[in-house]
Amino acid sequence: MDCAKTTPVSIQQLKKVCSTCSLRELCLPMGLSPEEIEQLDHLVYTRKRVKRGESLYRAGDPFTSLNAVRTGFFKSTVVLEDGRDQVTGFHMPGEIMGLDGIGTDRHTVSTIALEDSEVCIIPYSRLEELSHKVRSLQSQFHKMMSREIVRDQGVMMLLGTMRAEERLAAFLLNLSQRFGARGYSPTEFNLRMTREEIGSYLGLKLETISRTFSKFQEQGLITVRQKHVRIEDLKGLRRLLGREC
Amino acid sequence: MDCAKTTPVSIQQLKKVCSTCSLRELCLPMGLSPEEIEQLDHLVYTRKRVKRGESLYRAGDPFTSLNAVRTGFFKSTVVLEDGRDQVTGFHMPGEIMGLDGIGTDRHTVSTIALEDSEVCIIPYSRLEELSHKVRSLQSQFHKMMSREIVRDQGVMMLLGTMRAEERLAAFLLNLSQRFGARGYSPTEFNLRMTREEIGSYLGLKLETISRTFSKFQEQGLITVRQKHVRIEDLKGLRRLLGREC
DNA sequence: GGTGCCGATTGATGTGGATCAAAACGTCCT
DNA sequence: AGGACGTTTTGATCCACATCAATCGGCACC
Repeated sequence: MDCAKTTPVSIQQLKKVCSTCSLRELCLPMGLSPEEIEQLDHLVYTRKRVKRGESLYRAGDPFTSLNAVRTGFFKSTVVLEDGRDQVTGFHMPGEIMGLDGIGTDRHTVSTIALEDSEVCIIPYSRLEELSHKVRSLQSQFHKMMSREIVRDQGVMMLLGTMRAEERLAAFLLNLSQRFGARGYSPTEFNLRMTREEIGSYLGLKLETISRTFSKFQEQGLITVRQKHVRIEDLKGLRRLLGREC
Repeated sequence: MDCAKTTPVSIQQLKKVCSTCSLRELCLPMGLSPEEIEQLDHLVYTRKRVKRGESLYRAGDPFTSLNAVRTGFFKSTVVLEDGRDQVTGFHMPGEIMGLDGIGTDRHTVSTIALEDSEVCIIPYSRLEELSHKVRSLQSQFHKMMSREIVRDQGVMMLLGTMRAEERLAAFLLNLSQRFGARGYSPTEFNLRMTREEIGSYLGLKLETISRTFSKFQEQGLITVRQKHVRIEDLKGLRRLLGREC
C-alpha cells in the first residue's frame, strides 16, 4: 500500500492524496463532496520535492500542470528584459501555483522554493477533462482563478496608493490571516523570505523594510528578531490601514 | 427580423449576436469554430447601453453575468475603506469585464463607462453550463482568465519597479497595441480618460502625467493636444522601457 | 455669444523613500 | 572552532515625484 514511502525519490506515487489531505478545505477540493474529492485522487497522485532555492518552473517553460503547495513556501517572480525583477507573490500550503501558464501554454513567472518544500502535481489537461465531467469542480476552479484576479487587484491597490508603513502593515496582516487559516498562530510566525524579497513584493527597498520593521517595533506594534515576528497589536496594525497621517 | 432596432430601449434582443459580430476574433468566441460560436448565440443575445459616466455595476453588487464591451470604453476602480480609490483597468471593445465577481458572487470593482457604450450580457450560470458542454469554450474561457492574471501581474511590475516615464510609455504602448489589434490606428487615437484617471491607474498624480506628456512631446516622441495623442516615435517609446538613465 | 466650470498646464517648494555607506549579526561550510 | 559570506540594521544624503498654487483653455449651457 505505502511501498513508495520507503523509497527516497523526489517523485512519489501515493493513493488517496486529496481525500486524506489535511489541506483539502483550503486547496483545490474546497467545497467538493467526499465522492467528488475521490475523483480528484485519480488526477492528483504525484508529488514532487523542491529543495530550498530550487525552481519549480521558470518563466518561458512549457506549461503542463498546476502545482498545489503541500508543505513549504514559495515565491513567484517576473523578470523584465533589462534584468529588473519583482516578486509577484508568496505561496503557502494549500495554494495553487501556475495559473499564469494556462493562457499561453508557457509560464510567465518563475516559482522558487523558499524552504524545502513539497508540491502536488495537477496535470492540467486532465484537470480540464475532469472539470468537464464534474460541474462543481469546474465551478470551484473558476472561483479559484477569479479570486486570484481579485488578489492581484489588491496588490495593485497597495502598490498604487499606499505609503511604506501601510504596505508593510497590509503585508503582515495578510500573512497573519493566511497562517491563521492554516491552523498556525496568526500572531507569531517565521518569515521565510528576506527583507529584499519583501521589498520587491511591496515595491520598496530592503532598507525601507528594515526601517519600517524597527519603527513598528518602537511603536509596540510588533516584535521582530531576524525572521521571527510576533504581532503585539493586531488592531494597531489594522488602524494603520484605515487612513492615518 | 430587426424589429428591436427601432425601439429605443436600453436592452435589446437580437439574433446571431456573436456569429455576426466583427469583434468575434478578439472576444469570448476567439478560436471557436463557426458551429461553436453559433451555440454562443443562444447565450449572448442581450445588449445593454450604458451612458457616459454611468456604472455598469458597482463594487458589492451581486454578480450574475459577465459583460463584453461591444462599443465604447470603460474603466474599473477599486475603493479602499478610507475613500481612496484606484483605477485597476481600462476596457475596450471585445474585452470581457466582471471576472472579479465569480469568486465571491459579488463584484469587487465598480465599472463605469467613459463614453456612451454598449455591452453584451453573458449570463454566467449559462456560460458555465455551455462551457461544460463545449470543451473548446471551456478551454478558451480558462485562457481568458489566465491572461487576465498575467495582465495584472504586468501592472504590478509597472507599479512596483518602473519610474514615471517608463510607466506612461508602457501605458501608451499598451493602448497603441490594443487599438491596432482592433483595426484602429496604433499611432493616433483619442484618450477617453482624464489625466487623473491615467495617474490613478499608473500610481502617479495628474500633474506628473501632464508634465510627462509635455516632456515626451518636447523629445519628439509624441504629439498631444488635450485628449488627442499621436505617437511620432514608436521605437523611441519602446527604448524608454528597455532601461535607460 | 457670453459665462461658468472642469480639466490641463506649468511653476515653486516639500518630502518619503532611494541611494550610498559602514558596521553588526547569523549562518553555513570546512 | 574559525572564517567567509550573506543578511540586517542604522546613519547621512539625494532626488523623483507629491503637493500647493496660479493660470489657461475648451466645452457645455444659458
